[in-house]
Amino acid sequence: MIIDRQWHKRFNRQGLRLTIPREAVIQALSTSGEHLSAEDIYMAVHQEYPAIGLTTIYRTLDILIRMGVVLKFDFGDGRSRYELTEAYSEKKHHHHLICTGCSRIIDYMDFLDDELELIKKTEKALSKKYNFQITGHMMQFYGLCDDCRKK
Amino acid sequence: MIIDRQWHKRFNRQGLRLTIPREAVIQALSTSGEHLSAEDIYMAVHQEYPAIGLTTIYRTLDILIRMGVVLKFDFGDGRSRYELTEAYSEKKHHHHLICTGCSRIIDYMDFLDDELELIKKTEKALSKKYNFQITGHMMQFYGLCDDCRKK
DNA sequence: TATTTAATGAAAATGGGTTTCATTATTAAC
DNA sequence: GTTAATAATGAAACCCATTTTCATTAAATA
Repeated sequence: MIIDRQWHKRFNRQGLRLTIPREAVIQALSTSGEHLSAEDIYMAVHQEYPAIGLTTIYRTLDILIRMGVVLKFDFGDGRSRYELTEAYSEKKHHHHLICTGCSRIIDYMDFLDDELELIKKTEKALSKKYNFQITGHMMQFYGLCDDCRKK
Repeated sequence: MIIDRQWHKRFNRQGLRLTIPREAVIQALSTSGEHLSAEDIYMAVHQEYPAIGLTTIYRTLDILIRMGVVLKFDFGDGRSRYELTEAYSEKKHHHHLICTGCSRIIDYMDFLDDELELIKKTEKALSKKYNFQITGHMMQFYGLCDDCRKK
């Protein structure tokens, strides 16, 4: 992802500034793998900017969530995970399959065509009916993995 | 929901006992509205059994989650929410629409027929491919509600 | 340049959720 | 039934991710 004039505008529009720490968080989100915890992001950012604190990471994530750029997930392991929403990510879209026994997460991308078509349709309908500006969605299946079922 | 021999069996199968506090939690989940927090459940249980503590609520929820009876959600307001899975609930199924500005949650039941059909199909396929025993799913859309967009 | 406003990091506080531990209730063995 | 082993419980202490506070710094604006 290129941090360009677009991004500056997006921030300025809300009276916010696109600062180095904020750029660094966006950069980390778009290059450092998926479903990152705040700490993951902190460490990635820390590599290049050791002065940036964890508090700023959290604050920036809040802003990005409110802007609809980031989605917050909970996989049941006590820490939140953050990901760029589809519109802002260069990564392939995926949904989650989560084991409630051991918190293992599987990203699946099969069967997505049908799902995504339906989701688009639903988004449009919900958006209209409830007057929401939809920025993202989350779809997860829960269950027990093979190992946990045996126990 | 009737707490019957079935439930006793389900617990005993894992070397667990179906005690009064545990019955009370199941009862609360099946009668006290949707997406309850641990505290909500605690208060509901407290009405009838003031001696039952919050610790026991959490412990029981953990067990029920591992049994696939309860699903844990996170709506981004700092506390987890708990619901009976579809298989154990008498309530109509619903999906969520969440405002990332003010954390407002809308349960929607429109457009569900298509969604549910697809979900069933996906569950079956995922279950087979990844050897998971699927106990539930979560589908939420995120966005900004009318009020929050205006600000 | 001066002034206002936003952003920052460090430290302290918050608050769900979990662990510990001594006690009590169930179940199983005899 | 009585006893021995095991599971469940509540209260208090603890943990740890996230928030808040506050004094400082940086950026935008007049």
